[in-house]
Amino acid sequence: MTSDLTPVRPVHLDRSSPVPLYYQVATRLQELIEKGEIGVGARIENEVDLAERLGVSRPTTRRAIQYLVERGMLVRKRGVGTQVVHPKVRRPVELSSLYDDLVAGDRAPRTEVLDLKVIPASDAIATSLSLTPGTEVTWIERLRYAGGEPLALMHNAIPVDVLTVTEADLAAHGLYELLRRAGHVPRIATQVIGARSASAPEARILAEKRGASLLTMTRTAWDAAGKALEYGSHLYRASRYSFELNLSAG
Amino acid sequence: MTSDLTPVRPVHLDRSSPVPLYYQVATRLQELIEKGEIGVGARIENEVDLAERLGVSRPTTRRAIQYLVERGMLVRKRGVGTQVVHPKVRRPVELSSLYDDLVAGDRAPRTEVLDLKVIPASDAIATSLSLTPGTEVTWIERLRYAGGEPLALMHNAIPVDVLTVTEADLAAHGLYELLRRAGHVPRIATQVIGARSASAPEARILAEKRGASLLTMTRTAWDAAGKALEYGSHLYRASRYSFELNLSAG
DNA sequence: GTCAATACTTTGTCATGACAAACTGACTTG
DNA sequence: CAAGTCAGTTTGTCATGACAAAGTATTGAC
Repeated sequence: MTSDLTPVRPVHLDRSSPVPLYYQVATRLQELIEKGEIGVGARIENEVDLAERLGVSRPTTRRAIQYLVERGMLVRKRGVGTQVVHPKVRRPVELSSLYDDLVAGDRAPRTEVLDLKVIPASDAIATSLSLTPGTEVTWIERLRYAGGEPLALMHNAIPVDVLTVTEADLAAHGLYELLRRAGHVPRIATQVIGARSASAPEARILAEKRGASLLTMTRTAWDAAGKALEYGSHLYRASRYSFELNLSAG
Repeated sequence: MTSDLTPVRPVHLDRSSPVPLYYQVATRLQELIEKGEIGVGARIENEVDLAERLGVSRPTTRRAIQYLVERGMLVRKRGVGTQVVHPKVRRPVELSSLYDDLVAGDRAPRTEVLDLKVIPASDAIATSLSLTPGTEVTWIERLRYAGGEPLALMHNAIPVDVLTVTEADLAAHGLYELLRRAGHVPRIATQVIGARSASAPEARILAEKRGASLLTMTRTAWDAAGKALEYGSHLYRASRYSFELNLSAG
């Protein structure tokens, strides 16, 4: 009866696939929205009809829609319907590493390992990682290039029982990729982002003038079981880098 | 049979309340976890038993638990159970204003309104707010103090149909509080955080030396319906302020 | 004793059915 | 004509039932 109601046409759901039905539906909807086949502001079919046409139950349809609502792509109003709002915003905040970001952005990352050793954790690091002071951690110092220019000076401490790495590993992969490969998936992190002026040696390494503004970021990451995986203290050239965040609030 | 299984004892659910049952259950669980009555690492009762004891259905119990999982307080593993992980981390990222943060932190905020006028939106601002260039916006320039010292120089542009404010309003309240009071609830925002050196006038206003490092933050915020509410471009004294973020990833 | 197969526990997914609450729009009434 | 009422639409909440998948513990064979 309403005219701006956009029916979601061809759907191929694979019931034998290990991918959950609700996720298949959500993915399909997301594609349609991103391709613009369902324009911003348009209402989508109501749950009940959509479920019937797709041949799935209403809870399954609801779950798919809910998934996209949480990502900020859809908005629902009781008695009104479900509308497309924001095709771009996907996830609230990415828990990814600089390396992944650069690869995704075609910025030709390169990593130079300046230092790699096992040391007893200092009090500050032990506190950040919830370890007893003196526990052995791997200390990593890296210089990250993008497009041939230095971009960031990165320091990390990782408990030895979490990960053992070689220089070659670090040169070829991002730290988070190595963590994930070792079976440690970061799930929760606390970050502090600040700024300060570069000291003389920092400026030299990063090819900046002394006193240039640097972005600082310290982060501690935990896995799903609450085990601390990584402490990082990084310096970025503010002239070349900034943090982008997408927030969404319930 | 397992020993670290913590039964959730006294529960009073109000079925006549307008507050959903799943939310009542979630709130109750959250209290127990925050009070430490269910310690970190402890397993909670399995869904089926918990549901039966509470006198609610399994989906309702699941939804309550899911709610806490998304907030990073619980972790579930199929075949294993549900564990408490991180009582502190609550919400992934807060969509709040600096003023709210300062009030919450007892830092005695004060706001000085430097400029307040209605102007046609520049191209850049119009783009950020998804307006047609030339649409009238309220332009606000504020200096925020904390503990008697200048902390941030804030510039905002707000579509005139969203909010009309007086100097007195701005001096006494945070911008987000005023927005919410006017019925505009920010739900989605994109932020860019960077750094640069202070120009001479900026340094003078913020009581810093020329060339001092400043944190920059630009943000655009939208409401649930996708209407742009606010564009902000802010400067923070890096020596006094940093951004804290809690991330969680699925 | 060690390793593999089996049983058990627990969460994950999905269906069906029902009623409540919020919003819209048309209709009725003063 | 204006305002309130009422029906229709759509999402929100909740229950019950069933099976699948993953992880753990036990058992049995060699």
